Amino acid sequence: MFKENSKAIYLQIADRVCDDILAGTLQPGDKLPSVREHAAAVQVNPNTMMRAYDYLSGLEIIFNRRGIGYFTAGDAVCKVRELKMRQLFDDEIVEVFRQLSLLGVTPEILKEKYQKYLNQ
Amino acid sequence: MFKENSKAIYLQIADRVCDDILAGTLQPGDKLPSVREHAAAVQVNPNTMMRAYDYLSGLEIIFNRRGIGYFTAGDAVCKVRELKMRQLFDDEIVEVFRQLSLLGVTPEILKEKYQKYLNQ
Amino acid sequence: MFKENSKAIYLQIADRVCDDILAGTLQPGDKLPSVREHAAAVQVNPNTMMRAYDYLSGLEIIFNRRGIGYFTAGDAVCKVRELKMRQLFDDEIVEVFRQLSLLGVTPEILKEKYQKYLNQ
Amino acid sequence: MFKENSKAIYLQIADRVCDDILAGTLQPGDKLPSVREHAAAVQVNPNTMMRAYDYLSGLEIIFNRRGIGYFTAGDAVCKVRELKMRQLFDDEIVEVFRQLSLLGVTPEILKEKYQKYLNQ
DNA sequence: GTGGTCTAGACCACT
DNA sequence: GTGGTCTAGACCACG
Repeated sequence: MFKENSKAIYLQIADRVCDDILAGTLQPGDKLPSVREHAAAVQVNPNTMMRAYDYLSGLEIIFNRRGIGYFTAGDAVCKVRELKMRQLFDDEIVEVFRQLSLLGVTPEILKEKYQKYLNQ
Repeated sequence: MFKENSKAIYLQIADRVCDDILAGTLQPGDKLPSVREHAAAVQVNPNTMMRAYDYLSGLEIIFNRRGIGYFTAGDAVCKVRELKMRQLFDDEIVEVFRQLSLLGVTPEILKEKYQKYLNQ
Repeated sequence: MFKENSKAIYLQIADRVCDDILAGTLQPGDKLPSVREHAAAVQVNPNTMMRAYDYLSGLEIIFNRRGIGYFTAGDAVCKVRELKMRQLFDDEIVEVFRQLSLLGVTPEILKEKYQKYLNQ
Repeated sequence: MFKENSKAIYLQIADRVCDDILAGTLQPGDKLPSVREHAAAVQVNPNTMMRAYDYLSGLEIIFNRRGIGYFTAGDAVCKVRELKMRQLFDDEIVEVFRQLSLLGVTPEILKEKYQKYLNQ
């Protein structure tokens, strides 16, 4: 279910939740699956799932109602976009650009590659 | 000198050496700075530098002559290009494309961003 | 209506009832709203309201007449004052004083802050 | 060593570290005891200590150097003051003021109580 | 040696 | 039922 050697599992889970929020599968105000339920569903330890939820609520993307569960925040889409944008353009993509330029890839080629990706 | 929170330091160092090879700063056959010297220069633990050299040796981008030092391999440029290309287009860039698409970034915008990067 | 992240909701409710008793809104002998009614009014689970009443009964600040409802005790004002005084000066305020002193807040400033609070 | 029934242990530990920073016992740039060492010293599970450190580094009061340890941030004093001030005056002290006013405590009395606390 | 992640299982308070 | 905390012990990557 999860890549073993890359990012931490709890971060992969958090990423997925974010993706669901961006995709609209998870609307603002929606209740997330309970920690235990979700943990069982993706076959991880409840502690690990808890950590993912904890991480997201630290970012104010989801919030908690005592004894009831976790819910996605009203401005979750905003928060997620902002966060991802920052991650992408401040960190990851710069590194990718650097390598592309060293390899002599032109903007035109990159555009085509991305175009092709979108079409599949 | 190095980002503490992203990739492992020894990998960041290895990346730079590769960059120097691609850029021609480091020609095939050139001797690399000694582990200790290089470690001191970029202020990391000699063990860490050793690990970077070790990693590059494993990829046969550099090689070791006992008691003399490390040298860049004859086909280093080739090896590095091949390696980077594989890394980029098989792994990293796919993930980047996925996220860009979720965020609604168009090929046109991506091209511009890359263009801008190249110009600075 | 209630802060989700600080004290337990049932304790927050209990606190308010006490406040009403001190303020005279709730006179000794008065009947409290029924659990269900009160729960609906402040939008909490009836179980939670029950727990608040239960907690106050345990402190003998209110009492229960089976089948009729909950009533504020004759010496409720006394009990509440005593309880709050003990809580405040034995526990909470000492901790607050400790932190204030670490932050370098002077008695004069504290007095002013409290003065300002009273005036609003 | 720690109060069982009040705040979570990891938060109590975090609070202490903050106190040490305010008191100057822990200077900006100082290395904190290693997770394991500190955990053993105060007799908690290393995971619990880890959580305390994690919490503090989330607040950017301490930071981590890979493979070396945790260090107090350069502006830690600032951060801590700001944080504590917010906690105190936005949350805790308002509640205390509310109760004091209900009990009829005057600013003068409060000032004296605090004065007395400082003198001991 | 350092931190970081994960599992397993227990216990608690709250709704 | 919900989340939250804690312990114990294991394993890994990094310096």
